[in-house]
Amino acid sequence: MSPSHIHVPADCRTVTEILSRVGDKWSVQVVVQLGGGPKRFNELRRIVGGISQRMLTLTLRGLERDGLVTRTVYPTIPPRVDYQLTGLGCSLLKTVRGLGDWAIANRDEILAARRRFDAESGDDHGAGQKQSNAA
Amino acid sequence: MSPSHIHVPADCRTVTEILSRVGDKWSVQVVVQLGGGPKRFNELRRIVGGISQRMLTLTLRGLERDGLVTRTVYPTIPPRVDYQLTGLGCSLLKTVRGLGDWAIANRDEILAARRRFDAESGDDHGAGQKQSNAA
DNA sequence: CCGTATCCGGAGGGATACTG
DNA sequence: CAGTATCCCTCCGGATACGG
Repeated sequence: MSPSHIHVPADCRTVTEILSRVGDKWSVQVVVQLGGGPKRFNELRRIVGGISQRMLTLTLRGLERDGLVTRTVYPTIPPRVDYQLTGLGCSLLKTVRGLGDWAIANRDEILAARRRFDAESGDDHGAGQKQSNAA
Repeated sequence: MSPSHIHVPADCRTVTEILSRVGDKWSVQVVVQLGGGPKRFNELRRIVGGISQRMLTLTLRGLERDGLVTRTVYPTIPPRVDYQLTGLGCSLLKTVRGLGDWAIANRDEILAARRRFDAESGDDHGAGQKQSNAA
């Protein structure tokens, strides 16, 4: 699979690979919420907030595919479906919390740097930079 | 700012925020490479491989804006520009390595789950699922 | 209640050409 | 060498409507 056995510090390609998995708009939020125990579809939908049913379905399917969550169907009427983190999903959650801690710890510093940068950009060197990137 | 003061375990919004910063296609790769010491523009371009100069510029600008890398210009001819991780960038790199370690440790398990899922999808329940999500 | 199918706008990102 | 500007196309993701 690899064209050559390149071997950078933390095996860059693998990191990028998992980041593509988890770096989308909703996966992490869903995993975090599932960290509080199994949830039903619409329950999850309400808690996450702002996600469309389409995106929730796709996100859950992706997580299920990668063995991070399980999907349990109860063939009742009305139907009931539970989603739950697997062991793999739990371990991912822990790792993601590490990133979360970093984010919380350094959030202010990042925001400050951002303001500084934006201030200089729209300043005196004539190149009217318009970066109003409100994350 | 927030419509309501929701407050999930690891402050979900902040995690998502930083993930939007780092979860794009190239940021992590650039940060990892910069972890090996300061690099020049085209040097970085070669090492990363597959990135366009447009994207490298945008990625570096973004990282610079957030205070993760510094940009040093030497007004020589031909011009020379060095990019280097800041302290903040280094600490991010460490955190990302945590995720990287997880990715490496669980890569096989994920790939296995993926194959299993794909096998069942194109199989016997008739609903031709076509999710070839190749990261 | 739990999805799937379709439509569609907009952001992401590659290729290329030009500048200092 | 180190960028910037433009074009263009793909895919993400929201809205809506329908099926089991």
